[in-house]
This record gives sequence, structure tokens and C-alpha cells, in this order.
Amino acid sequence: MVRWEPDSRGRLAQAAMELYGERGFDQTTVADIAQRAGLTERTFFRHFSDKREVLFSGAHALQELLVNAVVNAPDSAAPLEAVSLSLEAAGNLFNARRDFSVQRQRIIEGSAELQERELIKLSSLAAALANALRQRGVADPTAGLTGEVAIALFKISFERWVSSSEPSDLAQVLRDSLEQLRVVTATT
Amino acid sequence: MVRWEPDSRGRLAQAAMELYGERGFDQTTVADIAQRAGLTERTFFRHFSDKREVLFSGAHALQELLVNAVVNAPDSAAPLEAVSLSLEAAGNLFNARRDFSVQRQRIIEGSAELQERELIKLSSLAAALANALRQRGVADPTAGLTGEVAIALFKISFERWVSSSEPSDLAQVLRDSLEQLRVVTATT
DNA sequence: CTTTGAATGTCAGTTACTGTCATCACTATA
DNA sequence: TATAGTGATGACAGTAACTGACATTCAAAG
Repeated sequence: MVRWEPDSRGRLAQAAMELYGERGFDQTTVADIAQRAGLTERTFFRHFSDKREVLFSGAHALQELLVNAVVNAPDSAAPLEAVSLSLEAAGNLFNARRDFSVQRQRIIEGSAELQERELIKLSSLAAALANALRQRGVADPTAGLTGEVAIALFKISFERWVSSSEPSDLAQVLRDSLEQLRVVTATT
Repeated sequence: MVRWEPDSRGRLAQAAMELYGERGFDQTTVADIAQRAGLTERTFFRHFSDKREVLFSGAHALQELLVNAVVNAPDSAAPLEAVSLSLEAAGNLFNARRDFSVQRQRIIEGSAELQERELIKLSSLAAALANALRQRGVADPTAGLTGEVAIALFKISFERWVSSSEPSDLAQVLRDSLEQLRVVTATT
């Protein structure tokens, strides 16, 4: 017989997702989450730095994916092409988890606090992409600018992807958005 | 003789700026701020929705400026040109308050909470710009994308502008960044 | 002089989060 | 087998951001 039920962290994350979905983020206390998971409030904060972080624990993996894709892009790829390849890889990752993504996004849209956390995670991704580009020898301000533009593309595309009625291919939406960007920035 | 010293809100804002600058945001309590302003904690929260908002009360005016500039841009202006005019106007506004901007940015950089708030304000600006473009008849996804790109340009430019040793012209930095963007997105 | 009203004070309460110490089984090592 | 860790959890007190409810103040309107 085990001392404690296994996977406390996973149980906490699941309880949190359920409660955020049922009552909304603001109407859920950490005590509620801990109780549903059969643990104490203190233990929640040992696994997650704050009440919001439960929804963003995947950000680290996403950042690694994006950065690796940029670093491993062919030498011939221009900065924007490199981050496009990177976004494409991320797009395929999300395609496999569309239902989860939609549910999660619905929760986030219901809370300003969660939107703030989402934005700072995206900002961190932009910085990481910029760093990866610098590793490729891209100078500033191009590196920083391309990182920000990549995240802007991702935001717009992700938004369209989760809100479309029939499931679509995020990677394709991303390519379309890039094409739109090229049109918008083209000098007449 | 007056009932209370005048301009409670202004005194609170000044006390907050001073204390955030002296000890940092995290090391300042609302009680500290209220005491320095000669008021109570409760009164602070009557003037500012939370501890962070003191630093962002100017966001509304900035949004109005940006939106108006887009709406009033010549009909002949393409979407990206319209937001560029808008950013140019904002640039001139900030040029007049560079010292304040630098001080404020230093405070924000010292606190993740403040960075989150800054990002959601910028995101709100992007949405407002997108709406202004739609008023001009720009369709989605171009409107949303252009709004996000404008904010990306602003972020990158503002960052460079506040961190440069010798004062420069933010409007000029913005123009340079736009030129960089055009280079980055140009199809080879 | 009375009344009214906007701005402030007072105070109790909730909740996110932290620090500290105790507890409990499992594990390695003597 | 005994004993000393070790890692995860519980228990509990404390801080600080914020909220709601009600009292207070004093200028201005009547």
C-alpha cells in the first residue's frame, strides 16, 4: 500500500481544469482545487508557483520546440523563413490537441488575469525566438523584430484556428497569415 | 480651509512612483503608498483598481490618440500606412516625456507583474487599432494582423528608444523599424 | 439652518501566497 | 535488523492585496 495516491501534480492540474471550466477561474479557490484533488492548499503551491500557472505548464515544451526548429533550420533559410518553419512545427503539435486547446482558450478568455499570463508567456517565446535567430547570426534589430512578428502571426492564427467552427489545419492557417503579412507589408 | 488636501489621486500616483522607484514594486505595499500620500489604503483602491494600475492610467489617452490617428488618416493610406501615421503621432508624444518614460520602464522591467499588465495594455491597443482599421473598411484577417504588427513595431522601437544612451527621436526609430520589417518580410 | 452628496475613513472579511516545522513511510547503509 | 536519512505532504501562522458595508465629514444648495 502506497503512502499517498500517485501523481499529485496531475490530479491538481486536472481538478483545476475541471473547476475553471465549471465555474470559471475567478470563482475557483485554490482550496477548492486542493480538496477535489484530495490534497492541501500548501501542496498545490509546491507544484505550481501560482493559481494561473496550472494552465501554462506546457509553455516550456513549446518554447523548446520552437527554438529547436529555428536552430535546426537550413542555413539557407532567411530569418522569417526559419521562424515560419518553427511555427509550422508548433502548428502540427496543436492540431493533435485541438479539443484541449479550445477548452483551455475558453477558460483563458474568461479571465483577464489568465490573459495577462498568456501574453507574458508569448512574449517570452518571442524573446527565445529572437535569441535563437541571433545564434544563427541574425543581427539586431532584425532578430528582435522577427521574433515579435512571429508571435503576432501565431496569435492571429491561433485565434482564428480555435474559433473556426469546423476544425482546420493550424499550420495551414499560419501559412495563410504569413502570406497576408507579406501582402500587408509589401511596398506599393 | 479645505476639507482635504487637494488632488488625492495625483498624490497617490506620485507617492507610488517614488516608492516603486526607491524600493521596487514588490517591496512596496499599498499601505506605504497611502501613508506617504496622507490617505488610507481604502482610498487608494477607490482611485486605482489595483496596485499596478497606477502606472498605466495614461493608456487610455494613448489609445485615443492612436485610434484617432488611424481614423483620420487619408483615405488613400493603406492599412500599414495608416497605423504608421498613428505610431508616428504617439512617438512625438513620448519624445516630450523621455525621462519619465525611462524611469517608468525601469520600474516595469523590475517586476513580472507589471510586465504582464503592460502586455495586456498593448494587446488592448492592438485590438483598438484593428477596430479602427475595420472602420476604414479593412477586412479581417488584415485588420487584426496589422494591429498586431503595429504593436510589435512599437514594442521593439520603444525598447530601443528607452535603452539608447543618447536621446533619440522615437518617431524616427519607429520609421526605421518599419523599414526593417519591410526588409524582413520581402520575398526574395 | 438643514439637508444633501461626494470624498474619505473604519473595519471586518476573503483569498492568494509564503515560511516554518512536524510527520510519515520508503530507502540506503551500517 | 536497526538506524539514519530523504522526499513528499500536512499543519499552521502570517502577510498583503483587494472588497463590501457602514460611518463621518464638511462644502454647497436650498
